[in-house]
Amino acid sequence: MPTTSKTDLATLPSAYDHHAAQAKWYPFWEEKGYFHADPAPVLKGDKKPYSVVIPPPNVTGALHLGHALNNTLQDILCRRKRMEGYEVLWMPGTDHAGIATQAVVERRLLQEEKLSRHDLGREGLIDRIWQWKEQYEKRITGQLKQLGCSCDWQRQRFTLDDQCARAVRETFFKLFSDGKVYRGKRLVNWDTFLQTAVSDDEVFHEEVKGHFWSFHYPVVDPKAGEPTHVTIATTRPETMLGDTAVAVHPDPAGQLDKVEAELKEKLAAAPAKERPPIVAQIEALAERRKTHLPKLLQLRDMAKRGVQLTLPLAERTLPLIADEWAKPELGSGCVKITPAHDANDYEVYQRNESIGTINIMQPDGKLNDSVPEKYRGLTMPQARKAVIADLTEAGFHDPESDVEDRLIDLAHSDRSKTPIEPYLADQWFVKMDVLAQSAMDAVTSGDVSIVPERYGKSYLDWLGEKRDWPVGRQLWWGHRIPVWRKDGAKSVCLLDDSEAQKVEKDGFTHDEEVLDTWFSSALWPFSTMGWPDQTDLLKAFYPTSVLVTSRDIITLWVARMVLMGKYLLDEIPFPEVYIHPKILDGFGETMSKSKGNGVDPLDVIDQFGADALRFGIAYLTTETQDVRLPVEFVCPHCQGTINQTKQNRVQPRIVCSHCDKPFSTQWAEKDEDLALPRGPVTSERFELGRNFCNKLWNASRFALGNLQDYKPRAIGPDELRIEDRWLLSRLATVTGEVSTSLDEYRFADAARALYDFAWNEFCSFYLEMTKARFAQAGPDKQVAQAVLADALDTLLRLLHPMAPFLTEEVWQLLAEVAPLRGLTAAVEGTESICVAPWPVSDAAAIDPTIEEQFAKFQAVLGAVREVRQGLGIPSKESLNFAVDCDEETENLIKPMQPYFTQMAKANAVELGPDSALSEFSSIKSISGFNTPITVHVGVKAFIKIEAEKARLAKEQANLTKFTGALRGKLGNEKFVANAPAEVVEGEKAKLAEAETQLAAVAAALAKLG
RNA sequence: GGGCGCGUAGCUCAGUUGGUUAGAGCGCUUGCUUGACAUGCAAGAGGUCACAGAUUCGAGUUCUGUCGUGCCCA
Repeated sequence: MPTTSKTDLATLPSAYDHHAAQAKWYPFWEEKGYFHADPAPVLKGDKKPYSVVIPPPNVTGALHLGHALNNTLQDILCRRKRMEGYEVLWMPGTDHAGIATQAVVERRLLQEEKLSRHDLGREGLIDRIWQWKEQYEKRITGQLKQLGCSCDWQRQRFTLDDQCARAVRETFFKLFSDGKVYRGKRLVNWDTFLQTAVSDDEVFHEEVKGHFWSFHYPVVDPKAGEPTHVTIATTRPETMLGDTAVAVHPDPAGQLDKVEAELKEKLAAAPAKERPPIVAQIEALAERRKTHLPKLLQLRDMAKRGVQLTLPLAERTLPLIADEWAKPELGSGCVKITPAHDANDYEVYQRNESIGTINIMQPDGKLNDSVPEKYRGLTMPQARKAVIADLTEAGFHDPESDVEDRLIDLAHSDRSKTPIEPYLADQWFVKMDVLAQSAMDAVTSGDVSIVPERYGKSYLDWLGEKRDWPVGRQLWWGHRIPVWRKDGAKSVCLLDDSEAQKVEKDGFTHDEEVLDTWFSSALWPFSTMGWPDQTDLLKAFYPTSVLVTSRDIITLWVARMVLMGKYLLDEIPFPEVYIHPKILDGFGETMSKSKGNGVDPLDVIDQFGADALRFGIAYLTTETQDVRLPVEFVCPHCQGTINQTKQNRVQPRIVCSHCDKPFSTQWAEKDEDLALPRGPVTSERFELGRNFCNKLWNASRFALGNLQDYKPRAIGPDELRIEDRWLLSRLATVTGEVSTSLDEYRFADAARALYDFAWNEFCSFYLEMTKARFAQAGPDKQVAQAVLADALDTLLRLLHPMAPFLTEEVWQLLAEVAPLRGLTAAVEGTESICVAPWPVSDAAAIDPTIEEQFAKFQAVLGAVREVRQGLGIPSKESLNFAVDCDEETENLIKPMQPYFTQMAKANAVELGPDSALSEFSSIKSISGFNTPITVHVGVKAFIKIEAEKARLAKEQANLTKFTGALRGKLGNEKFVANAPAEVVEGEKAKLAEAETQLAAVAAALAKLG
């Protein structure tokens, strides 16, 4: 709370106390209601709206640094816009994440209580998942608050709450009524352990050792001269029981020509050393024409004629068909087709529907009644053994010659870690043709722009396929599909449960399935605002202003929000999508809880502070690169750090390599491990942010101390000294840079501009220089105080979005010593920096001449310091120096004399053309101003002849090389003729400057002998 | 296989439309108990800008190819 009594500045700690600031200011902001958005002023036209919906974190687990980055960036945007006077709505909430959450809870249930979901039943399991959700939602909310996020917590939503459920139901009803929902067959990724379909992004691929078996199917009634059997090969022999065709290419000769032409093209382009293998391939292809082509042509003709093959073991026949999926250049050239259990084969079926599909699997992964009795009830591995044995015995397979080893890329379920079975199932689909097109149009027309632009391509490519969206999931956790079905009757979709009882009396049953999580997420930008009701919130804040997210859900989420917004509200959900980088660990892997490399933002916040984390994140958020963050454990005993490795990141306990004491990690489960203190995981990258915050804290302490007797008064322009004007000029420039950078989502540029300004200009120069002015009361001190108060005020406001707690803490302290500030008119600071006006760059203050002149002063100061350090002259020894320079430079430097004394303990005893010292001096030339400046530093007894000679010789060598290069350039007629005149003139000036310096160095060397 | 990135100092990264002798933080070396700050101050060492070509008076920056690496899609 803002204190009513004045703080004793002497008691302020010498290091920024982030714990205290965070504990104090977040509750204050919430109590004041700064984060609560009010639609009224927007609807009245008094304020412009700015709204953002949070990408809802899923309630499966706690947030990691990736989320911290996502939310920090949103908060920076929101806080900045709030300061600019917009009515800001940042809508928070969480996602129910269907399968992920159900899987986590089920796994836990099995581990801890040895219960399956069937033991609890649908209602029981859902109850348990709600409990889990409550726990994690609370944790996530807490994390976001610790991070300082300025969300409108009074409006927090959950994708499965009543309001979102209503939007989901309304949407499904509309889709159903419009005929955009249908039920169809589709090959899904079946998890036989969880007995549900999983989406493509819940599948991971892993290579496993397997085999490639060949066997043959007899031809039914071959004509004379025709093959009597067809050879096919497969990695999954057991699926032959579900075969419905064998395919041969419709134009094997043409296909071979095509492949050969491609190989030749590749050969022509290949470097010599890569040619032999390509030549070998071409030769093999030629050989294949002789050995295989005649037979393939025969088979192709037989396929056209409608020849049947006998399917061994299954006592049925299947057709030989012509289809391009068969590759004449590979294997036998023929391929078996199992549409119900292979994605490619299913596509063949779609082109040749007459072959039909046969599903041979039950939901539990065992063979069903479509296969001969002896195989029924076998698991896939069991069936594989039996099929091979039986084929061998029947003479269709020779285990000696017809099998080879092969690595197989096998899909696994991310949820159960068991192999996926492709499985043909009835599914609910949403027709995507029109909807996808509308979402594509939104981006191609520019109504929605994606930043950086390149991500627009993956968005358009994906939507361009217009694949229908399978929306059903065989789960219990989610929005239940509002459809009631009855055999032989038309299904009904009900908007209201009151009608359900009626239809159920008529024998209709409620569909068991729930909707894909992304179905509810797609409605998020407006379901959270009360749609389908036309609420004030929706009227004021929809469409939102920007969506901030990471690239992996552009297709799953962003595209679907766009098409749903257009479909339901006839308006895009946001005009801009900003795609930010991802956080990777030191090995370049994305962070995840399951991998063990996830970092809890609270660990970082505890150690370095929320401001440090946020500033560090902004500093790292560049446009093109992901953020690589080497991660380390911090020993709770000795605070030593231990680098995280792929080995130790999954261990429940680690022994500290510094103090040999053990500590526990997030994997600790056994009591003996849990009893140990936990070692947090952080990254030393955030030291940058912490150090910066501390620097700013101390600069503020210094400023506050020197403002104790500050009295606001208007400062005339002629009262400003050169360093005042310089600082105000730089501040105006930086203000402009920060605003522009944030407008363009260049967070790193904004952070770097502020870091450099605050540290290297405000602290290192302005504060150092004003020390002398504060030492003596008078008008000069008053001017310095006014400039200091104004500059600090502006700097705090610029930094507030990135470092909210620190800036608020200082803002409140500044209000105590300088409640009124401003150079021309005294303005009272706002009660919180959250609602202080965002700085506007004062173009009139920008003075490039002052900035360049000041740079000369800095360069001379640097030269003196360099000589002192180079010769090891103790800092308490006072030095004299002279500056040989033109009159303009002389006039500039003259008034800075006190600052040389103060900042380098050196006296400028002579300035201007041909200045030098009578005492023995070391020289240092300064380049870059297109006028020679040479500094002569009197070095008294400290000269080390040999070291000085070496230093000068090195400088001479550099200058000789440089002048040589410049002469060469200027001697090049083409350069002089083609380069712009100002470039040529610049090079000439540089040469003149360097030659003067070279002469000075040579003279100094000669003097040393 | 297709698409999109990335490869710059020991590490993590900046480097606008081609035009100073390529920068920062960390780490390293040297010196500082200097009245805001050792989470600091001053200075220093450290780079064939992955490689090979091309365009240009001029390339870290543009183009082509190669290698390495990562992500997405199939």
